[in-house]
Amino acid sequence: MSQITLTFPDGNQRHYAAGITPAEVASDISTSLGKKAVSASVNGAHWDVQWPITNDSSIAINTLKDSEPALELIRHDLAHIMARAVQEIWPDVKVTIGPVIENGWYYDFDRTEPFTPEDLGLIEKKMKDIINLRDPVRTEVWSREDAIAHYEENNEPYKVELIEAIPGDEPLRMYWHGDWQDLCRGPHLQHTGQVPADAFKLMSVAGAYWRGDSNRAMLQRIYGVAFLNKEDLRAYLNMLEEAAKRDHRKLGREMNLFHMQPEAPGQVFWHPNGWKIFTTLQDYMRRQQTRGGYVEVNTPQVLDRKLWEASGHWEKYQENMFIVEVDEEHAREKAVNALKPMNCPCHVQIFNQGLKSYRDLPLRMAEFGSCARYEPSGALHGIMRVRGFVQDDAHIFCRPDQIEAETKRFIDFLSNVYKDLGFASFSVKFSDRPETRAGSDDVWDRAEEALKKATISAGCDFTLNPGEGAFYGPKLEFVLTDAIGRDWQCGTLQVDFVLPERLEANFIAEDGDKHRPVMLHRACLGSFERFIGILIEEHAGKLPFWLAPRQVVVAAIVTDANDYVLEVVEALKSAGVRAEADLRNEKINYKVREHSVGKVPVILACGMREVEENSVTVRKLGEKETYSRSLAEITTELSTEATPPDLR
RNA sequence: GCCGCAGUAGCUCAGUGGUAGAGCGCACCCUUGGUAAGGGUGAGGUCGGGAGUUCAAUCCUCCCCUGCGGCACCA
Repeated sequence: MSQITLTFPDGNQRHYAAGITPAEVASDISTSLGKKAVSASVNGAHWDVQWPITNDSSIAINTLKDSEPALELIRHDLAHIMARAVQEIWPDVKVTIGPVIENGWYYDFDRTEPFTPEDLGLIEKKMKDIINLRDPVRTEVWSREDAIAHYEENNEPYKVELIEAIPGDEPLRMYWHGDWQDLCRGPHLQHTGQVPADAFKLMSVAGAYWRGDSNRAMLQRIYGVAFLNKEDLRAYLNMLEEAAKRDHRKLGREMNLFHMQPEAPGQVFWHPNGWKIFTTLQDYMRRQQTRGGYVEVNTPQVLDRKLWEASGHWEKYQENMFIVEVDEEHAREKAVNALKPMNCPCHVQIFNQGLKSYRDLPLRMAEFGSCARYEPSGALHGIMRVRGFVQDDAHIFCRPDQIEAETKRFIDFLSNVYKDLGFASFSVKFSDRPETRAGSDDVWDRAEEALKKATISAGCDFTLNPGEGAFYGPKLEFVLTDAIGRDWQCGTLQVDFVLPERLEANFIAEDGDKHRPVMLHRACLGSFERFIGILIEEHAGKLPFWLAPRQVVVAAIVTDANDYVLEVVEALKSAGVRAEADLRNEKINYKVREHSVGKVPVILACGMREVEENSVTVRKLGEKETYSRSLAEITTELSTEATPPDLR
C-alpha cells in the first residue's frame, strides 16, 4: 500500500498508509485527541473523521474548541438526532431535509397530525436520550439504485425524490447512528455524545412547502438552535428577548405612534406622534431631493385599467392590485380602475406632456407617492409590510449613456441620506436578468453593464443575486444592517427600457429625431412606513433628537412652578423644539418614569429652586445623572440638537 | 394564499358549561412630593363575528374575520 504525507498546521509532517482516516491520525497523535476529534480540515475541505485520505494533504484536526466547524457539525448532527427522535416517537412520520441555518437547524417532516408545543418537549427529551447513548456514527457510500430501493421499501418518497435530483456522478453517502439512518453528504461527529446536551433548544414548528414550492405539499418544519455551551445558548435566548423589546409594533403602541385595525388590514392609522416622525423624515427627504436636482410632482391614486394594461402591470400583477369598479349612471359598461401600486406610469404621463428635448435630460421626477398593493394576508407584518404605503419614489428619465453617471449620483445621494439617518454602512445587491423578462438580451447586456460600472465607480462592493432582477430590467438593492445585526432592504435602483417603450415616452435628440429615454426607478428609504419601523427597532424607540416626536417634557415638581414651566415650554417652542408641559398632580418620580417609558429624550424638571434661578434640571433619556442649566443655555443647546442633520 | 397557534376591560394577562377577574392605565378626592410607579374611591366588558350542540355557551363543534410564528410572494 502506498504511503502518503500529511502536513499539520505547525508544519510537522507524518507519513501514513493511503486511506488513513482523520480519526486514526488523531488517535495516533494522542488518545485524548482521538476522543476529542470532531472533524478535520483536509486541504481546506471540511472532512469527516471517518473519511479516508488517499493523497498527500495538509490536515488539521478539529475539536469542539474549533468553534466554526464544531458548530456546523453539532447543528447538523442535531438535525439528524431530531429526525431520529421524531421517527422513534412517531414511526409513520416521513423525513425530508434538515439543513444547518444561522444559529441552528431545521428539519421538515411529513406528518398528518400537527406537532404541538408539548410534542417539542417530548422530542427534545428523546434527543437528549439519544445524545446520552453516545451512539457511534457510521458512514457508507451507496449506489443510487440501492439507496432508492431502500427508501422505496421504507416508504420515504421524499428521500427518493431527493436522490433522483442529485446528479448521477455524485456518490451517495449514508449515515447511521444506532439503527437510524439518513442520506447525507456529511461530515458528522464521531458519536452522538459529542453534541453538548444542554446547549440546544427546539424553538418552533411552522409550515413549509416541500422544495419551497407553493404548489407542493405543506410539510411541518421544526426549528432548533444550538451552541457550543449552555452560556452561548442563554446569551442567544437573551438576545431574542432584547429584540422582542424593540419590536416596532410594541413600541408603536407604547409611544402612541400609530395603530392598525381589522377594517383596514395592512394600513396604518398614524397618530400625532407617529405622523410627526413621518413628516419630519419627509421634510428632510424633500430638502435632499431638491438639492439633488429632482422636481417633485403628485399624481392620481385611482386610474383606469387601460393605463395598467398599457404599462403591463395588469397582466403581471393584477392579482396584487386593489381593483375599483364604478357603476356610472347610464354608463354602458362598468369603469374598472385600480389603485396605483406604483407611481411610474403616472410619471411617464407627466413626462409625455409636451415635447421633451435632450436638453431636458436627465429629468429627475420625484413623488411621495401613496401606493396600494394587495399583499397576501400572510405577508403582512406591522408597518414593515403593508398594503398602503408612501414611497420616496423618483424616476430619472435619461439617455442610455447617462445611466452610469445617474446611478453613481444616486448612490452618493443615498449614502449621504443613510449617514444622516444614522446608518454608517450599507451593502449592495445586484440582481440580474430573471428567466421571464421583457426586452432583448442586447438591451439587458447594456443595462447590467452600466449598473455594475457605476456601482464600482461609486466605491461599492456588491453581491450578485442571479436571476432576481425585475421583469423590465436589472436592479440594485441597498441593504441596511441594524443595531442587532438584522438586514433590511431599503433603497433600490432599477433600470427600465420597457416602460418608456410601452407608454411611448420620447424626446427630441440633437439629431432632430425622436428617441426613447431610459427610466431609472429609484427609492432611497423605500417606504416611509417600513423605514420608520426600521428606525424604531434600530434605536429601540430612542430616536435621534431631531426625529423624536416628543423631544422635551418640562415637568413641574410643585404646583407653584407651573407658570414657570409654561414659560420654559414657550421658550423652547419658539426655538424650534417640540416641548410640552407636564403639570399633572403627580410626583416627579412618576413623571420621570412615565416619560422615560415613552422614550422622551429630555425631561426638564422645575421646582422652586429652578424658578428662583431661572434654570432647569436636565435629565436625558437613559442617563441616571441630572444637571442644571440656565434657561438660555438649554434653549440654545436643544435648539441645535433639534435641527435636522442637513441644516446644521 | 398555505400550515400551525391565538383573540376576555384602553394595555398585559388570569378564569369557568350556570352572577366576569387582577395589575397597570383612565376619572374624582387626599397628598406639593426633587428624578423610573404616594394613598383612597370609582367608572369601564355583546369574553373577535356568525351558526350549531345544550335546559343553559365566554368555555364544546363548524364557518368567517383579524393578529402572531413560519413558508410562498414582494413590480
